[in-house]
Amino acid sequence: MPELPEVETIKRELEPLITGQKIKECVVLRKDVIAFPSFQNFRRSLLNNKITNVKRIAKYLIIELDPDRSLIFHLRLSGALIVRPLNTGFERFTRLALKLDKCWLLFVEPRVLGRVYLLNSNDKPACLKGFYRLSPEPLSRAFSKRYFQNQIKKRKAIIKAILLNQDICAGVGNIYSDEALFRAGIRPTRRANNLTYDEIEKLRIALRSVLRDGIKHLGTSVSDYRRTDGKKGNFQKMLFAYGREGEPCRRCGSEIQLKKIGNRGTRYCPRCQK
DNA sequence: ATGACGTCCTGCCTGC
DNA sequence: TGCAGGCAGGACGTCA
Repeated sequence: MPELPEVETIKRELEPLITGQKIKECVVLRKDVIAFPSFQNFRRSLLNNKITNVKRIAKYLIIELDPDRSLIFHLRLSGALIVRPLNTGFERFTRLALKLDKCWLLFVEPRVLGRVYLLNSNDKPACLKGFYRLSPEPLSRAFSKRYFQNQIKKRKAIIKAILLNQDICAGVGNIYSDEALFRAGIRPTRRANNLTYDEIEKLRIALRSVLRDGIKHLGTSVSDYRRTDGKKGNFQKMLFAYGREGEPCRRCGSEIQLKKIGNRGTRYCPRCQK
């Protein structure tokens, strides 16, 4: 599923491919993915807009346009943004297709949970409220030792849930939260306010390193995640916890456990993670 | 304000 | 072989 490293990879690959092109046609194959505005307005506003920039905030991919608008994608579990030559057809599960000057940009989303938003500069739709209260980026300077300790110490929820909270750790999802907890040697069921200051700092460092490694290896392809050319990432080969339930821990050999925590599958090593 | 949990959505996997 | 049922999970809404 596209988390921060996957969306960052898509952003880096997409930017040189589409920047400077105009949107010539907009084909909506599934209206559900258009979250804002209404789908008629969405189409009308997009036509002949020029792509000026591509950026990423947390798990959101943002295509900036001229006139001044933002086309925001959230890929959720299975979304992909695929670039294809003009003379090819749409692939299976294409929900939105944008015809640019030199290529198609396809929003492919098998599970139809992903969403697209087109915002004029004054728009602040309720359906994007999470976007407006995202925490600092975990790889930024603002995600400091002090910031993280303050956030963790005042919470008594389970640490795994805290890592998934976008108001605290923007861009982190199920894969990288499990991997960060493994690297930090912390049991995902621990209560946040019971972590020591040393453990919290260890976790912050682990979170940053695992996200950086994810980006370095072009993301994790465990199910649907694909890059703009349809190819997979490589980080799934380097996972220690996520998706390894029943297999031996790569550090100590104990069997990796799977536990449902807050309605989310969570993997951990019972020996390495205290 | 916080935390716990249900809901959305559909392809795919499992088991009968 | 075919079908039903369960599962996956990010964000949001609801409730205590």
